[in-house]
Amino acid sequence: MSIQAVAAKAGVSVATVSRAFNFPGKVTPATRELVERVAHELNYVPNASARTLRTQRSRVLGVVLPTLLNPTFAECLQGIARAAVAGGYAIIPVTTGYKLDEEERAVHLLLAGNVDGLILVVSNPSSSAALPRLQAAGVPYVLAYNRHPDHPCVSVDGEGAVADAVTRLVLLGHRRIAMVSGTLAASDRAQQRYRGYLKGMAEAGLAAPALIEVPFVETAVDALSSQLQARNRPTALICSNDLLAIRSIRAAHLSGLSVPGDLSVVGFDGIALGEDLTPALTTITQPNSDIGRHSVELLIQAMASGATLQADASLLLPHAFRDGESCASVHEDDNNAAIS
Amino acid sequence: MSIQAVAAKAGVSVATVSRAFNFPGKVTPATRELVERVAHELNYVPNASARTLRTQRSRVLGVVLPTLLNPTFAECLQGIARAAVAGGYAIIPVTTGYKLDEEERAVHLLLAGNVDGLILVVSNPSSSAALPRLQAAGVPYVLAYNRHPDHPCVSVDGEGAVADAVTRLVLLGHRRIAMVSGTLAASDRAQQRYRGYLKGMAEAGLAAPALIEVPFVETAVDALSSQLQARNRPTALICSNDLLAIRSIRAAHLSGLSVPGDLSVVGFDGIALGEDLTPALTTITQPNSDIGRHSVELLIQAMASGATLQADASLLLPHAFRDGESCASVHEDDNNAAIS
DNA sequence: CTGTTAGCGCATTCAG
DNA sequence: CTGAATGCGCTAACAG
Repeated sequence: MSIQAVAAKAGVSVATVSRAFNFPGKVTPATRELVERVAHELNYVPNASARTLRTQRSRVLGVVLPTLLNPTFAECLQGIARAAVAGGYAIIPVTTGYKLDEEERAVHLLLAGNVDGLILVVSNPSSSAALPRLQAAGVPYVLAYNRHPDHPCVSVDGEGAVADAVTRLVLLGHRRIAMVSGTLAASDRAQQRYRGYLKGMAEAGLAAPALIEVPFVETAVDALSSQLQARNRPTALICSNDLLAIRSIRAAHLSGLSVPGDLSVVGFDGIALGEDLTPALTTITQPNSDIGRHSVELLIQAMASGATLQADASLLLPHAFRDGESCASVHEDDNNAAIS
Repeated sequence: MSIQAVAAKAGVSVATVSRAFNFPGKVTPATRELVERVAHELNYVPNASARTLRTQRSRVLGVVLPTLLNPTFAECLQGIARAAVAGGYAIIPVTTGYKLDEEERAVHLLLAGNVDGLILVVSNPSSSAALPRLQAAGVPYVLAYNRHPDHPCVSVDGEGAVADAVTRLVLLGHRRIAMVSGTLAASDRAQQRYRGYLKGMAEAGLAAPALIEVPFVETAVDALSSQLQARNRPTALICSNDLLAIRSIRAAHLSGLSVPGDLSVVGFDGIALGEDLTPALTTITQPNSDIGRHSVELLIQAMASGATLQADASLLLPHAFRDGESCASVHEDDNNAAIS
């Protein structure tokens, strides 16, 4: 069903049909109604490709993210999807599995697909080969979760958040506080959060034990278990994300430690599921859905004004400490063991 | 950067450039190399819209699903995404929030977007207004998770799976086995699983207590708690999905019941997260990623042969019972209480 | 093996 | 306010 058919049946020109749809005001009410009626009868739907070809705007946004298996990104994508439809845009998501070459491939794919703009969560803005590509192409984009002075970003203050979390644990009496992270090199978020941990520990005058890095998620529980059975095991764990926190809790149980009785665990991300667990996850929450929504809105706004987004458009969204049940005051004897 | 520019710089015709890309064999190796080199230098990328307009094929698949907040569908979408890129397709996902009018809107949107085919998870194939629309449009589609004799579906035998689960619980000594479900009317999966429950109970010669329906997820835990504190409370719960199972476990704890000590809980879906919980979730696993993958492959195959998929192309994928830690033999005294 | 050309469906000048 | 004509970038005949 093309615009031609509608024009013919309505006895007007294609230009009039086009106007009736795109500039209803520029057409006599009578002819507009006529066109609308005929279009409806013929079940006419404007052809998106033709329109895109002609206007050079696809009204499609590309989304590049590491994985959908982490609810954090699923929640974010949901936010993106909602905001996109609300703004009249469709989205094409591509997952990269935290792999740099996949990031590049994804951007290439999306650019070839004629997207008007991109939202991406990259491993590390500094080392991403995809970003220069994007800038060269002149396509507007915004980074979500990442933080970098040279790029437009929508994120939270992960460093400050973790530092605060350390302070809270210290107030609960914890002294041996360890951090658990995925591969540090694979994510600037993990690096920021680790910095926050170090900062918080330094401020409390505590020595920070070595980072517990669990590169491959499959073996995370085993790796953690051995650490938790060590002589001077930590009394509290700060985990770089909620998935790790959940696995840490499991590792604790497998090691015969109860949470929060013997071990306190704090997560990061604020995935919805955390509230339904037992113990309910204590975590630093990010507004995942809002991160997605704001990314879309920033992008749409930039595209409307014809400019590509600059770094100074970056948004820092508020985080929060969600008090759950996986954290408690430290046992007296535990700390004694630490001191002695 | 258009094909014209490449042709000009390479000193050949646009047709040759087009062939060099689409039918490399139909071009002299020398000219092909030349074209490729020039195209690379000019950073040329074929324009997807123009190609789509010309060929009437977008190489884009639409995906309609209820939500990404349930890891089941996130896992499925991940499977869809992988298979799609592997097959040279992009995807446009749209979420419906289990709302029928949103399903219709989504299909409309996607059809207007020129997708070549659709994968959808609808509330109920029988009552969906979106499906007739699709058939009318002649666009190939496949349903995922849904089951219906008149549509091509990729799914598992939810009814049989739940009936088997009941049998297992009975073998563990359970007699008072209840089913927990979301809004039954909102999903044919829930209905199938409930039928399986009734069947399993009947086969065991047990009376099935009324379905515990928790329409609004937010209040699920409260609703469940009250049920679990009733005089003749169930000793085992079969939940229509893993998210409900997780909430049920929380409700049990809030009611002072331990899982699996006082209450056994079985889920449905097999979300990855379930294995990391404590207790690890006992559940009926579906191959979520494979459901997505097969849906894509079926669709691509159908599109290649030019036909729209028929109901007889439906696939029934294998499910499995994943033994976790949320299920145990019933306490003797609990059953006595039931008998007395 | 390569070039010329038409047209996919639409938005947009420019005339009237 | 409306119509005729042009071209967005590409592929598929067809001709050479």
